[in-house]
Amino acid sequence: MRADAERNIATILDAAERVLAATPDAGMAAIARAAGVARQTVYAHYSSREALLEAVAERALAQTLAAIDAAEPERGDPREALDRLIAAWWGSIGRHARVLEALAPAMPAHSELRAFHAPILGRVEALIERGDFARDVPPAWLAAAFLGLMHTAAEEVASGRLSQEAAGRALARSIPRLFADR
Amino acid sequence: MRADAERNIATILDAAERVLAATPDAGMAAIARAAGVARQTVYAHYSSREALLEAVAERALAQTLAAIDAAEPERGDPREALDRLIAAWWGSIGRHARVLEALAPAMPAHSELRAFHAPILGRVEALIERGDFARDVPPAWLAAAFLGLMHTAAEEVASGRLSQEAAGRALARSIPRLFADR
DNA sequence: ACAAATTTGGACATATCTGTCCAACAACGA
DNA sequence: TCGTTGTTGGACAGATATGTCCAAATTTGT
Repeated sequence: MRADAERNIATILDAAERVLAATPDAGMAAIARAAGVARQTVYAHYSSREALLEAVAERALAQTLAAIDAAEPERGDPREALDRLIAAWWGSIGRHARVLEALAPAMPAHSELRAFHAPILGRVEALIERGDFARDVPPAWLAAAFLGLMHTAAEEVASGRLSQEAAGRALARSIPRLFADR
Repeated sequence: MRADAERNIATILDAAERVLAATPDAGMAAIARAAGVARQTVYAHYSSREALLEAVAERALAQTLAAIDAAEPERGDPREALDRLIAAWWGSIGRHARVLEALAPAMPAHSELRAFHAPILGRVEALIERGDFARDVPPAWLAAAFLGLMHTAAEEVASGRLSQEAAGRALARSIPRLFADR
């Protein structure tokens, strides 16, 4: 593979992630334009729109899981680990995870990546079960609520109703409260 | 207006709400099929797809606001009012509110209904400010988080990961906790 | 029962998106 | 430098969605 091609693949995936997060039903032309390459170049690397979506989702999922693991949620006091996870998510994970939320409904039914959230939820759920967080609700619910609040916060920032810092502070206070035992 | 036509309009709006909530980019043909009428009948009442979306959104918004007001969030103890609002939302409001979430990104930029959430958030925010809920985060954030958790719960039920009842219980416990003062 | 309103099926022009082919061109690597 | 690899623009067929027109059939209200 020529260096040229490899560079373009990365550029295309970056552009696709950016464009699709904002407009999930964007076409190949829009993605190619955002990447600064010809539409045919995209087809040269991904034989169909579906294949491109799959690649984007796969990469975003891998990056998200890597960033979660880098926060080491299985180490130390669960409450501190939770704070670490929140900070890491808000700092870097969310950027990759957003396209997954946007792509999930549009993914073809037979894709193995339909279950994006499963591995991500699994990581969060493991932390919840390790700590003694709210036990009068299912851990799976707490994990889903965690993701949901991250998504809500990202939307608030995107729409300008909250600043990046204010949203981070709000999350750092609200999530532990949501997880509180009583 | 003939009784016939009025009936069809209601049928079309119902079908559109149902279909669009599941598939926001569904076409006129799919909506007409779901309503059991010909595609031209839809065009007879709504001159364009955009006009139909507007009508669906407007009706859903009105129904949502009416249901919120029926729960009388401004009456009695704020904590009990919050419980009432949660129950009302989960019981009936969510069904109408879901299409708004789905339609918001697809609405044309110049639509007055782009700001769906504003009046809904306003009602919730008023309750938050009336009660002595968590004051170390902005009331607007709490209101957004309220909506976000409702959305998350609805998704959990839709995907079969949680039963309707379990989700209702989880909400009734988690939201007051999220709103807790300390 | 009858006139008016409404729905229906068919057909049509228009636009957009996908996926493909091809020939010319540019960039890489040895 | 030179052959190979990759990119580009143009063009094309097929599919799909929108919006429109029309004449025939049906339903409604009186």
